[in-house]
Amino acid sequence: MTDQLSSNIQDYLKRIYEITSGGGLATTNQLASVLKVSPASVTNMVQKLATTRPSYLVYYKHKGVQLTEAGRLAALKIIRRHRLIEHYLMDALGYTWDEVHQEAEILEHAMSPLLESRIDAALGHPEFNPHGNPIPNSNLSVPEIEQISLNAIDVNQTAVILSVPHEDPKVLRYLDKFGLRPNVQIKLLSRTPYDQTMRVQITATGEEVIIGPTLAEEIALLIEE
Amino acid sequence: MTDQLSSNIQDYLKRIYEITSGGGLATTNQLASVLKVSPASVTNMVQKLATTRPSYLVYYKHKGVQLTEAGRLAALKIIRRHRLIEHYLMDALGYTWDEVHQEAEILEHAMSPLLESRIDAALGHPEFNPHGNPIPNSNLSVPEIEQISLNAIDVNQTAVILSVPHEDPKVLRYLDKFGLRPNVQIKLLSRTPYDQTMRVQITATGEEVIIGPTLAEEIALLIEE
DNA sequence: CCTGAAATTTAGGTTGAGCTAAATTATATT
DNA sequence: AATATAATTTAGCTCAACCTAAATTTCAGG
Repeated sequence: MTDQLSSNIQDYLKRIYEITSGGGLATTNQLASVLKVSPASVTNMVQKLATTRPSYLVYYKHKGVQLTEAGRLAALKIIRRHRLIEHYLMDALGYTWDEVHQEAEILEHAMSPLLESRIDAALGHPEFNPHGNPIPNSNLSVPEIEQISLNAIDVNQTAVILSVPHEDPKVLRYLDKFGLRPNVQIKLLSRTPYDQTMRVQITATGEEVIIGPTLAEEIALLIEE
Repeated sequence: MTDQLSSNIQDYLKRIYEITSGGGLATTNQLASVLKVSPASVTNMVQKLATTRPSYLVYYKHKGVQLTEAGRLAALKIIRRHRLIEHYLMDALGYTWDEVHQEAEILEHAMSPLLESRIDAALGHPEFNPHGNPIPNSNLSVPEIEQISLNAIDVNQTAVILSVPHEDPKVLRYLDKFGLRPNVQIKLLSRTPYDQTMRVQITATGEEVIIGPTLAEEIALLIEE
């Protein structure tokens, strides 16, 4: 646990964390698809990661994997760096919302503990980044916040966009164009019964946006009482 | 030339650039020692680098290597990044002189063109970094300045420390402790005939430092008229 | 010209992270 | 119980960048 994990292993752990964050296991195929490697390679790697000391995950054959505490901490470490970088690039270097993810994806593996702490300090130890994602603190505990998908709120309910966890710049730019970005207040005007298409109003501008349930799943909300 | 060079190749080119910057060739053993790999590995790698299209260096068997124009540009690209990072970390994130080199050594390989340009802009397109090293501009042309080693000035001559190209934090901290760092004005008080030991005075404080010729070689000066 | 140092070659080995194809085994659903 | 999907195993392959040891070649200085 002392020496640095290679960046591909960090990627495995990060992805497993993301996939299992809602509970449950990460399957071989899910990992293969998100890491863009073959299922056979995933099985291989995952077996290795399960048998190291300390082991980073538990491997339920034919079922999937789950992080151990060591794996969870390793994942949080890299997620913390990722989100700090995103935040910093936007705050300090004028990056836009859709530019930061790719950059952070690379830099997170090249960041020293010192740089991490300097950036954290420069940002004033933030709990959330501009994407609305929680930033694990230096003890790797994750700020909690009640959040819910756009698909799960009722018609006429008002909410604030907390985060758009999607990574694809195209999707982010698309949503941004319609004003759908973190810290924006919205109201659900209607949802059609069959295809679940929604009309959403941006409170500030009064503009209306049509959005389907697939994309809506990507939008995390904070309900306003 | 389109796709990114792997970081070990970037390191080879950077080191060759540094070694040959005073003219001449970089030998196998020099490279092996600075890259911490075996001479056989260097020969191998160097032969590969000479036969790629475009070739990054010319290989004079048993003599050494020299960068081609493509190799020189690739080296300057990475050196530019290295020096921008050093500068930025000190300016924006409170790094000290001796902390930046190691960090830059890693980050230089993880830096996108976008990040490079943002940092360059944030620093106001500097020509030199706090180490006193020239920063190639975005066209990769290198600012020139007349510089000379501390070993090469005359007694009673006044000069300003331009740079301390050394990389070892211990050496940097050692020199720093005595006030020997870039932009400091000094005067050579004396040089003993046999072992070339020098007494150097820091103009600002009036303090005197004893320094031997080996360490003095590491200090580049700008002569004041 | 001789010799030692430097460089090279040869041959083979290692590590890590992948890949394929085909066969097999589990699991989950009908 | 049958079947399709998912996962696994097996065997063997690739690639890049290293390594070693020993033999050999070249070069440069005395």
